[in-house]
Amino acid sequence: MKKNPTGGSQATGNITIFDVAEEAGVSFSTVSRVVNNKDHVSPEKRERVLRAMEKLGYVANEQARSLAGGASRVVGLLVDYLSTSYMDEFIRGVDSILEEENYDLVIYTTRRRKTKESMYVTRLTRGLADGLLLILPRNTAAYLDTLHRRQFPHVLIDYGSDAQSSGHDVPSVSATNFRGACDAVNYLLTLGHRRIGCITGDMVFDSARDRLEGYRATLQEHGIPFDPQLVCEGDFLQPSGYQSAHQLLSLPEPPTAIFASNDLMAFGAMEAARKRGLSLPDDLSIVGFDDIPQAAHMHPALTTVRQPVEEIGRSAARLLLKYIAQPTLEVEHIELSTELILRESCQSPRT
Amino acid sequence: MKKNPTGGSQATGNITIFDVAEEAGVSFSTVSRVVNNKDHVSPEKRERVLRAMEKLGYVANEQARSLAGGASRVVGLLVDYLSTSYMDEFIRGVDSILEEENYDLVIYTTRRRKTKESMYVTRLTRGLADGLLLILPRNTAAYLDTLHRRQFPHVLIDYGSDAQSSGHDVPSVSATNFRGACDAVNYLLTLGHRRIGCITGDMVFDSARDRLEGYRATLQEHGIPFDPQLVCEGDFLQPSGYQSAHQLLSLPEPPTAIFASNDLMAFGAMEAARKRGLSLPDDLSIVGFDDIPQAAHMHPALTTVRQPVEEIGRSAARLLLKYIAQPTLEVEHIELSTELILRESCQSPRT
DNA sequence: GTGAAAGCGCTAACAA
DNA sequence: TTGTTAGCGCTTTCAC
Repeated sequence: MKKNPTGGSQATGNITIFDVAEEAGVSFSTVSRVVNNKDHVSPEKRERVLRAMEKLGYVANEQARSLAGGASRVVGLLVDYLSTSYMDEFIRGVDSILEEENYDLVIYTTRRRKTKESMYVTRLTRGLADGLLLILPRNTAAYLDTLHRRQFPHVLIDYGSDAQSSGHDVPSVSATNFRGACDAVNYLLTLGHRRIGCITGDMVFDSARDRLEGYRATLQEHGIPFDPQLVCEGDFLQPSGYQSAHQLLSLPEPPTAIFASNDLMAFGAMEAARKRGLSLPDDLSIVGFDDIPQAAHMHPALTTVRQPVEEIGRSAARLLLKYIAQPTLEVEHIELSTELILRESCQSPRT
Repeated sequence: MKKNPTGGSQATGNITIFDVAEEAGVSFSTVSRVVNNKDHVSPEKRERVLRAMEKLGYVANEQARSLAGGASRVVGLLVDYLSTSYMDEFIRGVDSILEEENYDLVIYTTRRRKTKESMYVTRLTRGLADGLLLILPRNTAAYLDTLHRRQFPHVLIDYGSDAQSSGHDVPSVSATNFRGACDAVNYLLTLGHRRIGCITGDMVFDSARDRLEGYRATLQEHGIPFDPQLVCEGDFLQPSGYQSAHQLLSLPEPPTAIFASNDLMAFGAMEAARKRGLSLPDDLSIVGFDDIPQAAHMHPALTTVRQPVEEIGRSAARLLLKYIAQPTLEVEHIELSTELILRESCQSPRT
């Protein structure tokens, strides 16, 4: 029953606190205290332990640590798939906060096991991570419940109006998708456009729904009747923007402007317009959403609604850390402001 | 000293093998056997255990599992930062193989702790993962040694000629960067270009060095003297392509074609050319490297050297799995062929 | 075929 | 301030 009777290194070749303890001539608990920066260690012994750690090249085994009840100081990020700029920027934001607090980020891509997400979450909550960031989640019903029952700290990103439908309120942070869409459409309206097409994102996402709602609401507000023909459902990827734009431009009475639910689809729309011999922005105005780096480099440069993605990452990380420190904190929803970035892809319609 | 005297669930609220054992009326060892699909369990008991697991919703604690000596069935991916398409495509490849073999992928971004990479690696090797994929690694000297000493399975990606400099031979997979660059420059030469500029990547990467070498070697082979003025060092990002192109085009005798070490920089070069009032490809031919999705959507569509990124991911994963199964296997280097994709951004020079 | 015992490396009471 | 004692949940001998 005595653990590590001979000193752990014998067994596996790994340096353990026992090895350090022996080297420093103290008990392993003292080493543990030093490693965890706890009080009640004399400066002299602390120094000796530190020196021994250095000499032996000791590195803590995080598995054992968290098994034993200590925190793992790891935050999990569950993401469907690592699309391009959005994720990179988001992760940069998360990272910056975690680094300050000395946490690590472990990213899990769930692209594949759509159906097993729930089991996945359970596994993560059983030791690996102290908290979970869920970005653009899909079949949430099952695992949201697990998370809730376990009181496991978690924050959803870009999960808006739907959050309540799971039965309990869930912490979340997102951009003002509705407001952003309103701004975009309003701008087009101001320019004089009256027939405005809309290419939506994949409607399983709240962000897609909210943006469509913003489009619809703004038209209504200005007394423009809603025309379902003017709305095409895309999936946030460039090809769907291309196809949708073709469809819209083939209408007997085509739109003079298009609001795309994200920049990628806006690029697709630009491509389609050009293919049809239209010149931009003279023949067609286009507004995107996101403001990915490419947007500024297009010709014409894309007018778009900027999401503060990095800040979303920072906020989400901060919020999660708060819950990790105090799991019973009340549920909070954070909405960060979007901003309309005016560039060159819009213009008043030809008369 | 008796572990879990009351059954684990009492303590933490988690379902353990003890709970399952109690429910099924067997010993916890039997449960362990069933969980790990081992022999020496009667069909009848196996059935009972399975049923109990189902009923209780048992999920294994991976931490404990790997602590106790079992494999973690996790592969770590150490990446500097999650750039855009390259990483996404690469990860897709890795994922597809790992899924087949029932492994999980944990991604660690090291963007921040450049200097602490070594410590990072050590931590990962201490339990979290069974093997490590290192992509575009930088200050490898320190941790490559650790990996080697521990006989910890690992594979480097996009790590070419330099691999030997660390003292020991390291398993790696990469694209034929040298050959790819040769193809690109050869094509330009065939078109009739004689003054060809080169925008290199960040020279800490072997891929950047190899591509430059390909450029240089091909010119030499065709008896064209190497002109250092024609080479600008970039960093694989779009702005550096923009600036480098400006620099090249400001030369008293500017190039008629540019070979950019990746597509992003090629985009920057296109932007710069347009800014200077040049028309593409009439006034300037441009070749990229990578063939990221955007490349086909540019105007003009970018001629570029395609890297089989997803296949690189698959190969790397396969190789790593081989080493995990048999750590003493001899070191292998895999090189996957690039392919020149002809599109619209090149043309014979004006006479 | 099955169960009991030991221990992976660590944290967290509890004594001293 | 320090060391001792229990486990965290699991895999693995080793008996029976």
